[in-house]
Amino acid sequence: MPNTQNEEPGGAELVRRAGIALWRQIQSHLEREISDGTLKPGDKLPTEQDLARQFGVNRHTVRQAIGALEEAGQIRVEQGRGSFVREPVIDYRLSSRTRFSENIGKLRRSPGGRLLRAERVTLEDDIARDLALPSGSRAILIERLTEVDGRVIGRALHYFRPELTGLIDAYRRTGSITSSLQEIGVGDYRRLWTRIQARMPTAEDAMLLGLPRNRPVLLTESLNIDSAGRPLEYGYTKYSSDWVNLIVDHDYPGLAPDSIGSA
Amino acid sequence: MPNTQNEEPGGAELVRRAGIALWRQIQSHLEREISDGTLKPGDKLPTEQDLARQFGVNRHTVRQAIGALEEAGQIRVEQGRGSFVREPVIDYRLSSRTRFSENIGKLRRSPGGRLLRAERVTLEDDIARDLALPSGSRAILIERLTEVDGRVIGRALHYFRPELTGLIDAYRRTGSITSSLQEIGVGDYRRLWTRIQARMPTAEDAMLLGLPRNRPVLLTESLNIDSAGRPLEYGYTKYSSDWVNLIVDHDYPGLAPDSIGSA
DNA sequence: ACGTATTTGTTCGTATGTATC
DNA sequence: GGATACATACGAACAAATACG
Repeated sequence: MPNTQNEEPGGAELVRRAGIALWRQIQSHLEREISDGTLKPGDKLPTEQDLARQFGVNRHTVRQAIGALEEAGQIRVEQGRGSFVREPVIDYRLSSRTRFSENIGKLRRSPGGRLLRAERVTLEDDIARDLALPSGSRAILIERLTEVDGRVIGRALHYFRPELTGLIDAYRRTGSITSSLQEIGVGDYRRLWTRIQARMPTAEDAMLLGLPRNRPVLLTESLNIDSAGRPLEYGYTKYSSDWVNLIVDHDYPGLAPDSIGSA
Repeated sequence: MPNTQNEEPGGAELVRRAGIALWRQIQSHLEREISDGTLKPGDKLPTEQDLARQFGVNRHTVRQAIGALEEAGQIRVEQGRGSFVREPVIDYRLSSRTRFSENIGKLRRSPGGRLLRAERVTLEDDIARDLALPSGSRAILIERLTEVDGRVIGRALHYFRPELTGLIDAYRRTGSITSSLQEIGVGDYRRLWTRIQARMPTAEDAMLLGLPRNRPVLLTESLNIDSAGRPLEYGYTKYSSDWVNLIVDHDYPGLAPDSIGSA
């Protein structure tokens, strides 16, 4: 029986009974549309039903292709809304020199942040321990949203040693943690360690980050110390997994630090 | 079984109209039971209904406490099963000297792995690029589950340069990647970078990792290079977020701060 | 606050071609 | 050849999240 189906508008022909599975052909087709700019970052793909109609296949077949594209990180699928071409993600580099917001600047994007809270709080025990403070100590808490290009990508809680008076005022004035620390005499510091987990967002996280509730967040905890090696800040940040990759460039403690180029 | 308690057996009294919210008191009570060993790692907490009865409060109040404990990482909640005290997680350290399985050994646990696949495959373009191979190249793929104490904590795909003949045979014999590389003459290598994302598991991931479908995984991509600086292996690993924390101990590059990029 | 339409997610079932033992 | 497993493809129905009036 001749398969008499009408041609699709875009000219997307599938070859049946070739060596290549239909869903792979659909995947390749969409990949090409993404790479050649027919579908631009942020664009919504046609609905699964539309694609199924367009290619003359079952929705399951389309879903297989969609799933492969999502797994490959090329698109992002949101239940009830649709599938979207993924925007370039922020590569957030972690190193001993990681600064609070300046990291983003190198990527020639506009960093920013919205202050949610700035107050003194009583520490939980494990945070106090990390900061080398006695149990029940108080500390300065700054909570803020990290934004890039106007999009919220993270929610950060910064716990500072309580003796850093003036920090809150300076932060309200400058909007930058690094500058504020400089103002009150902490010119240098470095990050000692970072711990990374994957979590589901709380309802509050999802709201603040503008995130569907079924998408995970990257949770980082970190400790910054001052030039004397004294704990300065404990940080607790949740990054939207849609917009942020964490990158570790491993320093080479061995011989030649340059290395890479060879034949 | 009598089960005739109006008062709770442990003597857990809530103080109403004190300054402290009821759910915080419940949270503290459970925290104490966890820290003093009444509830041990892996233990199942009483059902929310039981707790509500025990404390004489509404189930919503209990849920607030449960939520806070989960947020703090002390318990793990599984829909339809119950809440459990979290077991100690694996701290997986990332550094230039990170080895394929030996990382775990330091924690005095029994590492292990189950081989899923070992074969030659055609590379996708971006992986080929990372390995500095031409598009469409083939490579050696080893896929395995990483186990600690008999529990699967991760699913890893290792893509090796195609000229490493004998690697698969050596791996089947030794069950260790580091040993296998040594056998075929690759004595030294180091990790150049690691990229970290949070993802939801595919159905296959969830099955292999023994993970509820609604818990995220940590996805790491990494590149290992040999002593000559040539790309050796590209790794793609998904870790169960229930059992693994990634830790970065930031090396201190001493003075010369950003010296890496000197060409 | 509620119902409706849209869209993705899940589960059941059926059938077929291919590779393997 | 036969038995079996597996990936592919199609169909129907319902569940769940979202958007909108």
